[in-house]
Amino acid sequence: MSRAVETKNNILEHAKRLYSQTGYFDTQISDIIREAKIGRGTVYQYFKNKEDIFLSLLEIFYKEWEQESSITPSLEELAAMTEKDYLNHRIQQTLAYFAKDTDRTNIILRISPGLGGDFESSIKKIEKRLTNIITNDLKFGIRNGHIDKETDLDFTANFIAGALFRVSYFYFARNKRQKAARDLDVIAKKVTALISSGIF
Amino acid sequence: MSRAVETKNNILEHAKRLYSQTGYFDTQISDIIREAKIGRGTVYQYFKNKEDIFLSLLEIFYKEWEQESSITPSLEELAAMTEKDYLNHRIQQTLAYFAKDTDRTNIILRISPGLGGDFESSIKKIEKRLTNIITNDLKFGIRNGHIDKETDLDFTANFIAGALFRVSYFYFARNKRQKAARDLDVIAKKVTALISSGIF
Amino acid sequence: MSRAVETKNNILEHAKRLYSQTGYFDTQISDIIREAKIGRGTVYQYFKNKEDIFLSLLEIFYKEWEQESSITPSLEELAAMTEKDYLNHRIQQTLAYFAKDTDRTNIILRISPGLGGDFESSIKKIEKRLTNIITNDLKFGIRNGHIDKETDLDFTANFIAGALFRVSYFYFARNKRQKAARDLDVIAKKVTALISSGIF
Amino acid sequence: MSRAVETKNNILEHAKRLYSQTGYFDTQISDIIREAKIGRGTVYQYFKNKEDIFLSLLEIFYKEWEQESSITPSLEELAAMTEKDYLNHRIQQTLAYFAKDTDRTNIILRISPGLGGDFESSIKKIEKRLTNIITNDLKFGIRNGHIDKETDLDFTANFIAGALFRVSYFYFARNKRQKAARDLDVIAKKVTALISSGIF
DNA sequence: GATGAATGAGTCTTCATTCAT
DNA sequence: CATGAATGAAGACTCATTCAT
Repeated sequence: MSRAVETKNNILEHAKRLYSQTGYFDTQISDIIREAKIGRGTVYQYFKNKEDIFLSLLEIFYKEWEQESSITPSLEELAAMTEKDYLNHRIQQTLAYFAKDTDRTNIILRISPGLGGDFESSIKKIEKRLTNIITNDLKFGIRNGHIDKETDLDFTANFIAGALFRVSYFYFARNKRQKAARDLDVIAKKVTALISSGIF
Repeated sequence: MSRAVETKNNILEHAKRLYSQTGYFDTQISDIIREAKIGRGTVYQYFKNKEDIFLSLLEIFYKEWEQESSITPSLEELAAMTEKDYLNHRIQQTLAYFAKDTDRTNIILRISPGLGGDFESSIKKIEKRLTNIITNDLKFGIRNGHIDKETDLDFTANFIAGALFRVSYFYFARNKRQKAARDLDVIAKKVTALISSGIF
Repeated sequence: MSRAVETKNNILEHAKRLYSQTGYFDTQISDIIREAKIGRGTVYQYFKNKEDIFLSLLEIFYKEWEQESSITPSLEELAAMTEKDYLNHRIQQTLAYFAKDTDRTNIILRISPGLGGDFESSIKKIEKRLTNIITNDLKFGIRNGHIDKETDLDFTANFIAGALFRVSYFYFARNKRQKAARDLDVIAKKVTALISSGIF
Repeated sequence: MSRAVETKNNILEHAKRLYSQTGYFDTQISDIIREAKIGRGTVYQYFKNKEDIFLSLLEIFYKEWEQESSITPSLEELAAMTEKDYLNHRIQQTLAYFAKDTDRTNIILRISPGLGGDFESSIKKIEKRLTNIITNDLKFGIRNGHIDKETDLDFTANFIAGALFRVSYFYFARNKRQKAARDLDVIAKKVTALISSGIF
């Protein structure tokens, strides 16, 4: 890795942690350069401004999602799965993403949503990407006859996304449980169960 | 209403709208006094500082919740309700709160959560108040034998809260549907159904 | 004069002197507020930025020219004047403008011309205003038969303007002669003579 | 030409164009290295700092003047010339210098004069050189009895210089006429005529 | 000789807050 | 009570210069 790439990553890493810990507005460029142990001007060699650092992070988060969720079951595996297994797989995948990086999760689910301005579109892009998957899976379920035809897709997708996001945030970002990774299975099962059959 | 109270309310009203529209940090005192058509110094007659205005709003939102959700069914009515009716009633109450005031909803569900600092505790107070009710209702359901004893209360409460919050935000704050109030019934039923029996 | 107007004028006055003494780029906002004995923020209550202060000055200089050169001879007086007297009057008027305010002259003739950017158009507006007058007077002379019909107006106007500006700059801005006012007459006569009949 | 000299000239060339186009302060080292297609550090192998590049240019301009105006008429030729022919020759020489290099002219006549600081003395050196010639020629004319003994040398030199500079700037730098070179003769004649016999 | 990543002193600009009227 | 002119601490950003490779 070249020196330049190393420096850029170093900035992004520390910025991510700081944005997560103290929010976008309360994080100063001074904090970032102090933590990253670099000069003030160095930041501006790699990023247009403070906002650009944040948007770059969101962009990276988006790409990471594409990568980390790209391993889909083969058609064979798919055929062997029950509807509930499939649901469980999808949920586990999403939870895994949020469980993997505490700061990333905190930024996506807590820090960015209320920022407004130029961040709005970036965070909505991520949110849309995540809810789209749910919508598609619901459609799939409807085609297979496992889900009621009359289901309000938009509504249900948001319902599931909301539940999933809050659970992720509380288990992985807020409490920063070390054992989160281990729990993934258990949590995924609980979510699956609730979504499948409700509380009664 | 005295002149003083009028002025204070005037400030709060415009601050609420502005905070909702452009966020806490991007809303300037200058914006507030321009919109409220008052002098710069006047703000500081009623509020210690910019943060105090925001915290006052959150405090008000908290009290409004107490009031707007205070009408609980009598013991008699309760006895006549099915478990699902009760759930539906609760959900409708919550949705009604979020449906009533777009800006309030936006601030509670979108603007405040990521602010950090002194706002953290205030917004958590509101969030806790809302999830507590769900937890209590779940406990009630368990006692009555309608809900499985082994249910993870904390987890389930967060699951339901997340779903409820996101649905509220999307239907009442984001889309600002005029027909929201009319839809309340329908949406509440959908939420109830999903929570009760899941998607399958 | 209201407090606000007083403060604004105070800023402009000190800015004018500083821009004249050290140039636009070498004059810092810090210099201006130190000299004007005001707070840093005060500058920005009255001017958008550093550039705006400078452009405001140029705007004022332009208006001052309009005023200070507005006293034109009556038709009667005009009729009684020889062509050379008229020329002399015009030149004296221009010299008077440049003699009146050393810093203003320095800014118009020395500081602004090379600034480029947004200043370009402002300074050209002033220059154009000054050369236009010369051009018009030349036309007048041609109509009256005192000046050769074939005279290249554009060229001659620039020739005269250049001579006039440099003489003004050297006598009034550069040397900051106290006796400048007294000399006005003499200098005007010399200029008139040279323009009228040349050096031979 | 050695590699080193080539690189240095390359820098000076692009710097000249950029200084002329956007001024000294608005031209960044970054602009120069981008245009000259060299590395950032290379500049500092040849010049102490940004100021040094500019001063080097002025130094070069001064030397170029010495060279380009060095071809003086022989004593024989001089004897055969009328006073006016001599004047015309001198003016043509000056105009030729300014007509030859648009950017050079712009820097000498427009960019440098207002810079102040360390540039002041350099640009005055050039200006002085140019006005000195005029003064000397005037003295020569007085000695020969063609010019009035009482003529204010300083004043007249500045008058002529101002006229000459502005005309040069407008014909050669501002309008960037392609046909400038061809016009040289005509313009020189016009200047000579005006200086000799005035407008009436 | 050439390079370009790193630097930080220097400036502008913002904006919440104060206070005399 | 209301005002708005004045304030200055705080922070973002620039850009000439350095230096290890």
